[in-house]
Amino acid sequence: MTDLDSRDKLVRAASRLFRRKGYSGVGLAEILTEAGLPKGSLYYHFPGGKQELADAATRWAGRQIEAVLDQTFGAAPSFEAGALAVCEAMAAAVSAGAHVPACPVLSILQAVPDEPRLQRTAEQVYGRWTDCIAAHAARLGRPAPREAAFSLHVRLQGAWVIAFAQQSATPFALLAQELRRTL
Amino acid sequence: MTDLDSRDKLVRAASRLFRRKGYSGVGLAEILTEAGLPKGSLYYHFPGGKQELADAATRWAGRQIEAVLDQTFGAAPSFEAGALAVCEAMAAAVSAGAHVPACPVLSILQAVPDEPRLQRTAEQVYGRWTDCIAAHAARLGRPAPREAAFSLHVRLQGAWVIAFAQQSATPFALLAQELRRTL
DNA sequence: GCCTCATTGGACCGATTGGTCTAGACAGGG
DNA sequence: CCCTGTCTAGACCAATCGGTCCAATGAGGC
Repeated sequence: MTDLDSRDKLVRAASRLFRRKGYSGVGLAEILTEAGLPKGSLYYHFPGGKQELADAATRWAGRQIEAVLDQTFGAAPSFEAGALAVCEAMAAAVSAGAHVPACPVLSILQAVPDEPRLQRTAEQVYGRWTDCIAAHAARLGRPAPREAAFSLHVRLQGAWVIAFAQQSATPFALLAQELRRTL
Repeated sequence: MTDLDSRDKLVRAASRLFRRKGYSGVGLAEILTEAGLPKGSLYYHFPGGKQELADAATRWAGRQIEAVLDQTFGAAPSFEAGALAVCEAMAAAVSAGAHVPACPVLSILQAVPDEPRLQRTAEQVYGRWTDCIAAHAARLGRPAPREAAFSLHVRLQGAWVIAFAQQSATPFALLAQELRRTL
């Protein structure tokens, strides 16, 4: 119980902080303060230290995003409508907290030169997202589903970067507007 | 002479490293080793320390990208052709060095919570890029030039993030392919 | 009551961080 | 030849970094 609780607290705190300040911008002390736990707990649950925690946090956040993609597309009558709904869902998701968080993968990307194991994590999370979109594109009868999935992923990533820079959800809203126009 | 030389060396070394490992992923020692200069030189040319150096490096790299945008669009017969050529130019630019570098703005984005002055830098560099694209869009008679500029900027950013993650220029090539298809 | 084992609390470590400071190298003008 | 101002060289600093270690805690089975 307290096991899952503590581990979960650590993962959530780490995810929140990494997505705001990046892997190397956050110290263990800050994560532990945010989680309200001592250092011993961290190295009990994550013997691999900061790197293992970052891996877990990225995958956890990645699964959340994937769920948004899956559920939103699952309720869509067509690929185009799904893509539009995803933009709106992302705008909402990103506006939920006090700050607009960056893409979880982005947060660890620049740590790869120092922590090579995170490379696989990044690739796998991105892979699951495009696979998820591509599967729905195929299901909805969209021609060239993988190309369509790549195209949407690229636009979402671009809008996310700019939204993070501006600390505003409007890039997602503008992207939605654009998709609505090309519908 | 040696003034401009040293300052320039620092800016280039800092830009290269920041774009690979992010602002907080690079220590001053590493930058100084890469530049072949002692700490005294850094604080002579940049009394503001790491933050001022990062600001200068980001603006310097931002100007280089802007030049690519401006020249590529300047030689294009239409906005669509220009957008396509920019993708190819970015693919080439990103493949030039030993590693695929991240967008210079991206490198400082996650340092903003700790170094608030960098927020303006990020906004201004992004602003100049979209302004540059929008100006060419208007010149080439493209309707809704600002919307077109935003759309292209989003796609370039998205492709850049994925290219950085994969350490490969193919995302830019795929984006070019997509633009060629919608031409 | 006691034993066991998962978990916590936090002192402690060497290395590295960004930043300060000063001594001197060196060129150009007088 | 010396003076002046620019620039370099690097010792030094407190603070923080990620990581290690072990004693204390406390719930559950016996």
